[in-house]
Amino acid sequence: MSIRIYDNMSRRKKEFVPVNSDYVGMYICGMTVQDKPHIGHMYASIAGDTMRRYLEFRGYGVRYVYNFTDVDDKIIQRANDEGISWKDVAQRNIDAYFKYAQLLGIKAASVYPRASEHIQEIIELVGRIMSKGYAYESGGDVYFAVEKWPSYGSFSGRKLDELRAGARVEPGEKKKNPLDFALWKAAKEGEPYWESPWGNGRPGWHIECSAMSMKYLGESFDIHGGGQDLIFPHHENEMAQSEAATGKRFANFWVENGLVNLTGEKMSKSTKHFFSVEDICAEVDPETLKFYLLSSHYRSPVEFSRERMDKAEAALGRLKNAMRNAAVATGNLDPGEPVPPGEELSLATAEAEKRFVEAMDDDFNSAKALGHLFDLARTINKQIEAGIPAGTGAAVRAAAAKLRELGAVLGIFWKDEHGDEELPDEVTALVGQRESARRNKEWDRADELRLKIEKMGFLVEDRPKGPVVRKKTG
RNA sequence: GGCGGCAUAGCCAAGUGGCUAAGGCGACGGUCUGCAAAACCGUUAUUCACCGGUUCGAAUCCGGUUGCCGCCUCCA
Repeated sequence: MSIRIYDNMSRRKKEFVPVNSDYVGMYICGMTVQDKPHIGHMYASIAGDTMRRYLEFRGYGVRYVYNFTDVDDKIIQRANDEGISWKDVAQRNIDAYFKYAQLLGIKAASVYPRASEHIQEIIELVGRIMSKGYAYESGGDVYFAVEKWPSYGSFSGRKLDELRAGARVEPGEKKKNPLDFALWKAAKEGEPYWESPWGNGRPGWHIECSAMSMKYLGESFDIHGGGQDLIFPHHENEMAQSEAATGKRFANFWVENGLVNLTGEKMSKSTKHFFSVEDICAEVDPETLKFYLLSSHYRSPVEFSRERMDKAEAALGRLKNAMRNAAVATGNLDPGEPVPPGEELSLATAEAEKRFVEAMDDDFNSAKALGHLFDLARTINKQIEAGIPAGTGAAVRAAAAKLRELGAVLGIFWKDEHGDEELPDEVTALVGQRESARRNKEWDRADELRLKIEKMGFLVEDRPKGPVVRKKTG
């Protein structure tokens, strides 16, 4: 059984065979840190993180690179507007990214390279492209000569003459062809710059990704991701300049994810039509947001709305309840009890895992994989409902552990809920009072106490074997 | 205008040639419960935007129509 991944270059699913036998190289185009991260940025990170986790689950060692583009017109603009340095603008937004990446349970990347810290690599790469005749210097700028690269446009499905028709020509351009793009830009007054063979200047937009991915992953690597809005021009240019420099296939799989929409339209920084993750995480449990994003395929566009978050929360709650139910039901069983071979629930668990793997092997179909986790949850609940016949307790526990494990592969359940959230003493006391009230059939008092506990943020469920208290979410 | 994608139940969402069209949310009925909650059982798409075509057979392939979205300019 092999993993198949859709490659946007060849526009079909291909069997995944790593380029390098030592590791799988993944590069996700990260943020240009001109502003706070929005859900779209985090979605790309989540999509990449899910692929990475799954590949690791399947036994691959993954070298995972997520970059920050911290040298850019808009960052400089922002810094000038605020009267602070571009570095401070960048750092502030990078810090915010890390904060929310952690909140969303995204695993740390192997490396987080920044453009500004790879100027030497960039200069060398630009020189290499020039020496092969694919780029030229013009008044301190260096441009990639699009016409010299025959396959230019094939990735994004564009033809040169069609592009030219709509090309914008700005005054003062030093390009030979309006479609040529800058690898290196001469410094303007008041901008940060670095010394280079072409005078003082700074990198163009796309070149940093080529330089940094090659440095950390080699000239050919496995998986390159990012949002679909990067297909043109960013990835088209990145691929052209990289392959022009090395003469080798750059990335083996291009896995651009669908975009996050808001009220039917794409979120965009330029139109201010977006939600920052900061705003969302203030209202929505990050795990719910993540579950929601995982419940559709990564290549499909997703719609963000508060209503959808509420539904996602209910759905996620079902999986969590199954694990909680299992923990409560098997809490006083001997932990060392073996699972008898051929026991029914064990077989169902193995079947669920098998299907989960099949779904994820097929281009990381997390939506389908989640469906199998719901099936497993139902099976667990059924067994508990049946009273856990002799010899099945260990199987129930193992099934719940498997549910948690597979969820964690998708990137949910990263917070360990085993110990069932420690309850404040006050809550424990109130639950005790309520139990005695119930024993005395003082229902009004019991309901009053339940309401009081709820106001403290906890829900009480009266189960046959006693009350179960859990934290309210949302 | 050019290129690309999508259209599956009240809502979300899998499924890309052939077993009963996954799963979730919601709704309704039942079991359990002091009432709830959780959970379980049952019901909820004779049909996959529309019209043609290919095929023994299509939600799945082909052509057309309509609608929505993205890219073509900085964007995850």
